[in-house]
Parts: sequence; structure tokens; C-alpha cells
Amino acid sequence: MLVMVGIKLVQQKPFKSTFQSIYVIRRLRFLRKKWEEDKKEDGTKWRFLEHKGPLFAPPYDLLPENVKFRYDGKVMKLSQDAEEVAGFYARMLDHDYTTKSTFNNNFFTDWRKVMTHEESKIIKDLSKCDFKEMQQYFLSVSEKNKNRTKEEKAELKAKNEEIQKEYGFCTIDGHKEKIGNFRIEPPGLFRGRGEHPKMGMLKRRVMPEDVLINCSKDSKVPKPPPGRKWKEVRHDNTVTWLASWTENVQGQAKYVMLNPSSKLKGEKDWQKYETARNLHKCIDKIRETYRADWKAKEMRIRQRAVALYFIDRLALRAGNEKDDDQADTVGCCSLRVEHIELHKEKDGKEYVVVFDFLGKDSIRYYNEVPVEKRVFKNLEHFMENKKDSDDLFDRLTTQTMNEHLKELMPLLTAKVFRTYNASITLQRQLDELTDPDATVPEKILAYNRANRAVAILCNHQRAVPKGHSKSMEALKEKIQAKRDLIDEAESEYHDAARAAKRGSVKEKLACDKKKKALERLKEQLMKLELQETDRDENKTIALGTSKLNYLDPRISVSWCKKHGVPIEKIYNKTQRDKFRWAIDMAGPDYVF
DNA sequence: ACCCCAACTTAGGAAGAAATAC
DNA sequence: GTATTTCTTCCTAAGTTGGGGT
Repeated sequence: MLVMVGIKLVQQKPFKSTFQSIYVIRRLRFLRKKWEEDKKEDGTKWRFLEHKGPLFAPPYDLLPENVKFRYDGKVMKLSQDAEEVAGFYARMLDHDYTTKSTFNNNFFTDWRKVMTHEESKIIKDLSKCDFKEMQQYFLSVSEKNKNRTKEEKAELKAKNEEIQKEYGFCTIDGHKEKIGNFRIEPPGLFRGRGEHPKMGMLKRRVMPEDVLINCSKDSKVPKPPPGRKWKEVRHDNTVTWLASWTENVQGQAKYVMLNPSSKLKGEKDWQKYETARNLHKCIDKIRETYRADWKAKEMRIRQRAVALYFIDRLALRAGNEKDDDQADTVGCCSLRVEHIELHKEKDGKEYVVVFDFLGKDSIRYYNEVPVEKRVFKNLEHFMENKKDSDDLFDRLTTQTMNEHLKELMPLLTAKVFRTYNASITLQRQLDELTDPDATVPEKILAYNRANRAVAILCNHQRAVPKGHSKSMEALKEKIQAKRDLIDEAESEYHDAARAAKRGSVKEKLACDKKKKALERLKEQLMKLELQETDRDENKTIALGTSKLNYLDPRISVSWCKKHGVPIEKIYNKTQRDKFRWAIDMAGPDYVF
């Protein structure tokens, strides 16, 4: 596989700018050499791995003496642990979380566990706790931090860079690579999304004794803090993580891993898009197959075929089963009867399925979808004699779905459809929406619209930014002001033109100037109007997630190269770092 | 067949930094 | 210069997937 990468790289088209092509050729040669040297076909991920270990959260700072906690109106001095946990809650007093009884109950139960015996004898009712002074104190501290002088800021920045330099990088197979998350998660209250049964529980402080270190045998093993021990040091080169620990709320493993800009992550990402491109080659066949399976005798197969149709057409997630100590969310395979409604006819359309459920992160998915009659009839059948809370696809799991997909194409799984449909949609929308003669801002709007089509397909939502309507109004005012200016400039230009007609060189020059000024204003107006459209259309849609995780970056890169749009207009610094491989690889003619 | 876990990708919101408006 | 808005980065929760155990 990795040898193929090398070949693929050298076959790429020449690039436009000399600077770039020299750089690219050198880089390609380098990459190919490296990748051949590093070739690992046995499932091992590295041969050498060295790092400094994770950075622990700073120790707890006691509150100043004058900051009081009160219980039932009376001042009470808390023990260190109780005070720290109280502080976690105090910081969140303005947050919506503290209005939820699940959050409050979980917090209170866990808080009482860290209290001394005496404290827990007194503090028995959360509503009698007064955290106001603590909250005020934390607010004042962050206010003070905001008002730091230039020098203080510079000093802080320098310190952080020092830390980044020491902990932020590792050496892997001879390369220095950036680490993604080298900081151990600090203690706090668990912020589960949606109606999470565990929200508000105490996430306790992670100690060196909780931490597993992974590095190579012949590396300098990271040292635990003085007088402390790691839980374990292992040398497992079949995995990519550098350190891990188990978080106490959900019992999940947490990992320190490489930054997306790293070669290891980049190659994986590249491979993901190659799999999606492979799907493109057999998608017609697969669609034929599942349509045929709508008629299958076996229920199991019909359910699988209808579910796959949803995964393909609606870009739904696979939908694993979830425990009831997690928020109740679903994906395709875990849909329940209560999540869809069937309408023989709705708003003039036949056979409409209305989806309404909470997906990942408890984001609502609502969609009215006209479907083939056969799909509709199947759904009716699946729902017969079932309660609302029963599984729609009771004969189907993500495992059996993925096993089936493996047979249709190597490496095919449910999520590949999301990647594929996202990327192909971007490519098609870009083709459709890009006017080659348009200005760069217009092209960028076209790009964002294409991106938006994908975000809508994948249901990537966000909360309406606060102050959205206000900022829209401000923008509208600005536009009106600009229009007035243009009117003014127009009449000035007309006057100047008349003067220039019979006037001297001087008047002609003045007229030219007016003309230029008018054009500049018009251009500014257009920019503003584009911004207005863009912002309003984006109100509840998040473009970042699809850009970062679903869109083959080579599509965007080639579009930029083809249409003379600087790549910086599409990808910011972080994104350019992550997609370095694609920026180097894809020429203007790349096709997904 | 089913369950569970490890490892990895995908996700929205918070916090911080930078840009722009005033 | 300061306040406000917008963009970027950080954070970590919440998914998917494959594999191993029973």
C-alpha cells in the first residue's frame, strides 16, 4: 500500500509556479524515499517513538481567605477538596447546565463524596449553598487576566511556547512531529451533551499513577513527576498513541495522539478518501443491489437494504446501540418506530417519510423525504405490530451491516458513504456554481455554497451565534450607507464626465479619478452583499466539520488552482497544515 | 451469536486571539 | 486606544469500527 503511495505521488502533474514546483518535487522525492524506508505492511505503526510524556493539569490553587462560601446563610470554611469541587460548580453558575436537575443532583452527590465527614453532615441541600462570592472571584480573576499588560502577555506567551516546545512534539521514525493533545484533561464537572444521565458528575484529577506511557524500547522513556510513578510503560508499536488513561465518569480510555498535520494521520486521511473514491467506482452496482434487495424474501435482507438506502441517500450515520447511561441518541441502524412518520401523501408529494430524531451530540435530524413506493411499503411492514419504542430495523445491527458492506467492496463500511457523498456533492456543486469569469469573492461565495450543501446533507448544525440578528442589521445599514455613497459618486462622476468632454487634460484626469472611485465603491458594495447572503445562509449551519472531516481536500485544492483562488481563502493555517499532502499532490485537473 | 473493549475519527461549544468598528 | 465582532484554536465528548473473548 505504501509503495503505491510513492508511485502515485511521482505520477502527479507539473505545477504552475516555479517556486512551488521545485518545492513540491523536492518534497515528493523526500516523501517517497521516506515512505519506502518506513514501509510497514504488518500493521505496525512505527519503529521508533520518543516523547516527554503528557503535561499534567496545574495543581489546585486555594481561594483567598476573603472569598467565602456560605451554607444556609452562614460562612463555612471548606476543606481543600470540597472547596476545589465547589469551585467547579461556582464557575458554571451562569451556565444552562446548573438549571438542570440531573446536573445538580449528580454534582451534589459527587461533591458530598469528597467532603470531610463534618462537612457532609452539614451540607445536605444544594439550594442552601451560596457560591456567589466564589463565582464573583473567578469572574474577577478572568477579568484581570483579560486586562494583562503587553509585557505580561508576552511573558505568558513565551512560557506557553516553552511548554509547547518541550511537551508538544515527539520523534517518530526519525521525524519530529506535533502532538495533538499533550495536556492531561484537568478535573471538572462532566459536560455530557443533550440529556446525558451523567452530566455534572465529578471528573477527577488524573495522577501519574493513572497514566500509561507508550514509546519505543530504545527511546528515552519519559520521566514521571518527581517521586511519582507511571501506571505502566509499554512499547506497543501496533498503536499510535503516546499516553493514555481511563477517565472515571464513563470509564473510557483517553489518548494522547499526534496532530492531524503528522504523517501518520495524514496518510490515514488520504487512505480514507481513496476508499471513498473506490466507492465511486462501484456505487451504481451497489445501488442496484440494494434496490433489488428491497424485494428480498428475508426480512433481515430487506431491512438491511432499506437502511443502506438511507445511509447512502441521506448520509445517516451507522447508529450503534447505546447503553442507557448515555444520552438517548440514534443513527440509522438504531432508529426506532417513533423516529419516523409515514405519509402516503404530504404537501403534494407521494410516499413521504418524515425523520425526526436526535443524532450524534443530540443534534436534531428533521427531514421530509419522498421515497420509492417499495421503500414505503417495506417501512410499513417493518412497523407492523410494533410499539413506538421498538427498533425499526430489529433484524439489523451495525456489525451485520458492515460485514455485508465488506463483501460489496474491500474496506467499505457505513461511514464511507458519508465521506463519499459529501465529497462528490462538493465536486458537483463546485462545477455547477462556479462561474469561471466571476471575481474571487464571488467564487468564494460559490465555494461556501457548495460547502454548505454538504453541511446540510451531513446535518452539521450549530447554535445561532449570539447577536446574529443584530450583526445582520448592522451589515444591512452598512450596505445602505454604501449605496448612498455610490449614488453620490455617480452624480459626481457624471458632472466630471461632462466637464472632461470639453475640458483640458486636467479635467480628464479628474474624471478618470471619479470613475475609479465609483468602481471601487461598487466593488465594495458587492463584497458586502455577498457577505450578507453568506452570513445569513450560514446562521445555523457549521461548515467546519465537513471541511475538516468529509471533503477530499484535493477537490478544494484543484478548484483553487483551476480558478485562481488563493488557497488561504479556503483553508486557514491549521487546515493547510492538515491538508499539506493534498496541497502538494493535487493539480488543477484532479477529479475525485 | 453476542458482548465488550481498544483505538481511532468526528463533533459542537468554549476560550482565546485577531481583526474591525468606534 | 478601546470595545466589539469574528475567526481560530483548543477541548473533550460522542461517534464508528474491528477484534477478541465467552
